[in-house]
Amino acid sequence: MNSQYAVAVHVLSIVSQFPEHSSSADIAASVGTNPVVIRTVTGLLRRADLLATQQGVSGARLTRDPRDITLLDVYRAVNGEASVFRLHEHPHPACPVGANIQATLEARFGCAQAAMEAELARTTLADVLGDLAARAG
Amino acid sequence: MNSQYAVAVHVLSIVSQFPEHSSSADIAASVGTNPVVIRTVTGLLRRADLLATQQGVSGARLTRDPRDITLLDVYRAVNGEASVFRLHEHPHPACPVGANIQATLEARFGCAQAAMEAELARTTLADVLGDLAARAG
DNA sequence: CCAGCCTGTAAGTAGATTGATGACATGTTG
DNA sequence: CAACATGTCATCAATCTACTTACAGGCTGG
Repeated sequence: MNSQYAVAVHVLSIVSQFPEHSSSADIAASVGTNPVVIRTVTGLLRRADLLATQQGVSGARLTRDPRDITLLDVYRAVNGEASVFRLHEHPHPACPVGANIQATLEARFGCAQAAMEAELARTTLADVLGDLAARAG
Repeated sequence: MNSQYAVAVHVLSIVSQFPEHSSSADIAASVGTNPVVIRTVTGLLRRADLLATQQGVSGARLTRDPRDITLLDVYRAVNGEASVFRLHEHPHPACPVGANIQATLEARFGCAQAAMEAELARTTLADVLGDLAARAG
């Protein structure tokens, strides 16, 4: 997995907490990367309807209340339906194990991923903002 | 993530079901890869005490009953304590968000991964063998 | 006992992926 | 219209993945 997911949560936190400092350059400074990287991530978040931006206009704004944005929403925006597990690609079709291992693993790994996603769905951006505030003390 | 985890489950399935055909060459044929790849995986599984091999002697054998090997055991053997999520590396320490985002994400992502691992711990190699048998009809 | 086969492991290779960056079209605003 | 912002494409170096060759070390049957 790439770090776009972590960056996406960071971006949404900034947009929510400091909307006046939410240009791609400002966010890039906080994330520690290049503004183009931020604009790529905001593009993903925009297509998922989590934030709105306007070409030519500095900054971004959330399209919903932070309590209504779950970490699963953000995860889907960045990673889509891709699995965190990877299967091997050429099992032998004439072997009883090789012929059925992929379907079996897909099902079992799918359950594990579903459990992970359920936990992500239980957490909102508001929870993350609360964590940040608590740590900032 | 690499596909070693899927390969590892495949290897354990073969060793359990066809111990007489569990040389690295035999398993490689079923997995569809090179014998060296298999020996690398068996090395990880051996260090985790999930199977035993002997240099110079063909084949491998499980060290426990398949009912006592969970998919989490296999996961740990291959991936250790590594997280499936990746953090960005240089958040700005002077920004209230940047200074605390990593610790926050580490905690929240840790919960999600724990949920996934709990699901993996609920499934055993015996369950996988049952799936394979059911699919093989 | 030794030829043949096996495992363990290091090193190297081609291809894919990641993250950063430059370039530029396009839109906004004072 | 000049200055500045976003959206997007192309490129580059570093890293990762999977495969492969090579070889050291250990068993086993004849």
